[in-house]
Amino acid sequence: MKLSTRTRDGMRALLDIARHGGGAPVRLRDIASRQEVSLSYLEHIIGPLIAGRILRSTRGSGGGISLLREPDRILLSEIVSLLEGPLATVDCVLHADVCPRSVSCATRGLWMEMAEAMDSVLGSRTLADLMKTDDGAEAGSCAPTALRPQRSPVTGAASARGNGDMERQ
Amino acid sequence: MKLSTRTRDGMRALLDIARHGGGAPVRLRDIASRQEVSLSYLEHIIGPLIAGRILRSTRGSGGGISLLREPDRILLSEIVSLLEGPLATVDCVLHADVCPRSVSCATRGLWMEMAEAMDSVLGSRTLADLMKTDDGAEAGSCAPTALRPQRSPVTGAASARGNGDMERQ
DNA sequence: TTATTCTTGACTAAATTGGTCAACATACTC
DNA sequence: GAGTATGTTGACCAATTTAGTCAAGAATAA
Repeated sequence: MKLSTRTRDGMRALLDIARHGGGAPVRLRDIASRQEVSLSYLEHIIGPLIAGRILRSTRGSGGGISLLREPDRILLSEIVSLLEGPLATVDCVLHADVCPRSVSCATRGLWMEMAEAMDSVLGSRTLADLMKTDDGAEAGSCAPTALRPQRSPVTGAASARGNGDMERQ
Repeated sequence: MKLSTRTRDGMRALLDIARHGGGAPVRLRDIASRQEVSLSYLEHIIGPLIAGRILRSTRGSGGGISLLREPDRILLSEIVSLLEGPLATVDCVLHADVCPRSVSCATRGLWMEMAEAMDSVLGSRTLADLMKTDDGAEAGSCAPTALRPQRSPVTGAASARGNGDMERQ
């Protein structure tokens, strides 16, 4: 149940662009170096975001990558969707026909709710929201300062019970 | 972002046991056949659930598997935790030290909230709840009847408004 | 024209997942 | 006890997915 590293790194890359852009294109090389990923790897992360019309690229000298929309118009769910694909945790959520049980299966309803819960978090936040909680520390600089303010209007909830999911692995 | 098939199949197996048990042990062979998974595969799914004290096994003739607690005492979050491991979608959620940015990283807060959102769904429901929405159809029997109660529409999309709002952890 | 930058696709290594098989342990029945 | 019915465990493997590199190319600016 891990997100791919592309999603993880891609989200940071977007945050990087939003913070360093200010209108002007940001060079992939610079993002890569700040976020400590290889350039060729970053290229593959950026690709889908351009195709998904979240980013725009400019080639040639002075070129780079910039946001195609204001950060407060970019939903985090869009980003994850482009980098990770649908949040469906099992196939039958999206394609009921992969399993003859789909119509009546109680677990399917559960998995759908899980997907909705995740989407509810991601769909109610924009890149701008994320920027607010970002204190701007660069990779490796590890400022031991600000712990995030508590957000969570949507999820307000956590488990009804402190369960032990720290076990295993 | 898929759950493992073990989690998916394990959840169904538990539902199967809850429905067919009635106190008496249910044979793995029967569960396997009803749920259309191989016996040897099912054994590996059941293992962690026994270790996690959700199930109890009885060997020998007349033996099988039974629930160690009443279904309404079995949280779905326990089940997923045993079969899938922690819901953390990226490593740093559980182990801040894998990344020097952890303390200040805005994305980490986001991933934590996603995990909480999932846990909120799973932690507020028991196996008994799941049984209620299960119309009892066997594998393959695909009864085109009962659509589960409410439970919003398809696909992981939309639903800006949350779900199981529970108290905080 | 040249340097700079993004773009794309082929490719590979490693990790993970899904699943089988076989040996074993335990319990019941006669 | 013997024999059979059940669950338990670990070794193992094939397939897939993921993470990441490399190299050729295309667009732009100076």
